[in-house]
Amino acid sequence: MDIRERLLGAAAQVYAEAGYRGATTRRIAQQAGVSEITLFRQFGSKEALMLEALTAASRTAVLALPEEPADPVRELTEWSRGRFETLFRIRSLLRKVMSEVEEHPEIINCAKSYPRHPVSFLEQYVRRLQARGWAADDINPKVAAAMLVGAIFTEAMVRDMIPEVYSYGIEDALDGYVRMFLRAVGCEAGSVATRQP
Amino acid sequence: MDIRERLLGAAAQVYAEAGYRGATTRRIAQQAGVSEITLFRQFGSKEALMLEALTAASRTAVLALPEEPADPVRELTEWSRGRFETLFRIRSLLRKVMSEVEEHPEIINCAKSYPRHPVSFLEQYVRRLQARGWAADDINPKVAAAMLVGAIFTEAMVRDMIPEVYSYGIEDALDGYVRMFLRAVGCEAGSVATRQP
DNA sequence: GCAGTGTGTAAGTGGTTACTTGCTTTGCCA
DNA sequence: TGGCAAAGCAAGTAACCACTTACACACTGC
Repeated sequence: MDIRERLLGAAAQVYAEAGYRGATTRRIAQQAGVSEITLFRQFGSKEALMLEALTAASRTAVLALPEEPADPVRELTEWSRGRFETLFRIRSLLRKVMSEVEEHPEIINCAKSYPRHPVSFLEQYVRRLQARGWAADDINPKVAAAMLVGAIFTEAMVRDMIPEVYSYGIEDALDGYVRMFLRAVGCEAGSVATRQP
Repeated sequence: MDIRERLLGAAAQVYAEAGYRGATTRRIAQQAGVSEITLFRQFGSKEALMLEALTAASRTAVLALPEEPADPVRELTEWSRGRFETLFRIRSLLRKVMSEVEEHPEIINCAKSYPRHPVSFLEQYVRRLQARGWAADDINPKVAAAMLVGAIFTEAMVRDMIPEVYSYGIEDALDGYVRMFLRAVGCEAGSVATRQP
């Protein structure tokens, strides 16, 4: 593999483990299997390396929701699982970024590389449900979307830190969240085509 | 004020701003207005100081929910607001703790000083709603509680970091979350005493 | 007055950090 | 086979880290 890419991957991994201050150039070079001097010759400084590494690491595609809702339970369950898995996979890196944004505001621009936030995908989906009468009109789509996405986000961030609170499995959680979400927006099972009994 | 307490407060504040590695003994002593030597004479080491400071800083009381539900909308709205305000006030410190638990697992014991987790308070409340027929029985109280608390947690952690996503006000958000939560668990306005129209 | 306690300043310990300089080795392509 | 860019090694820079030693000063109770 290319040495530049090895360094970028190593930088993202070490950063996820130890944060900016803990991600020493020595440790990154060791992780990449190259000498520390090569790191500086390639990127000039630790800051330049980290910015490029974080930009690359946070370039994750957001799963889309269907333009034409057909089976909300299935569609939302799959989307929620994808959302959780994405967040859970990069949870260490995300936790570090969140804790260091105040000190290094520039790193949020790396993490914000995606053009649209997941919440807005779900918000549009709720609007489409409302448009065809599958969801109540007195529901604020922004707030509804933020509630489901927020619950999933917390699962991904906190689940492995205080397991005694999250005694149920993640599948049960996602299933429960989606069903509660649909009830909350007024999309009852039976009122639309669904696999629910 | 006592010098020990000044140092504990300064340590918690600097830690919230800069994390463990960034909270240098020099910076803590400067913040407390004492000399660095006094810090070491009082606490022996940086680690001992930080552990004591974090234990003290995370000793926050959890608002209780009433034993006898009477007005779920009002009770849950007040509880949610209290939960949000508590989390929002210590959000910087919480973000640092979350990002450093993997490296310093002992600090989670400080943060876990409260005997019961907020989720379990809400879980018991849902059980009481179910017991008196105000909530559906096919709802898992644990999952339902985790959804509302998770949504509030995300608001407190992320709201000030990506404001363009959270365009609505926090009061609208909490109000929407509570109303959606009650609809999801099957506690409709009108079925119980409530101020909802 | 005086011992004891707690604080301050000055200076310095060894270790680690990001980053540099000078020189040698490796590998690839013509 | 020769040239050359890219890697490595050894050594060192100044700054910063947690932490220590030595000593002076202020306050307290007796």
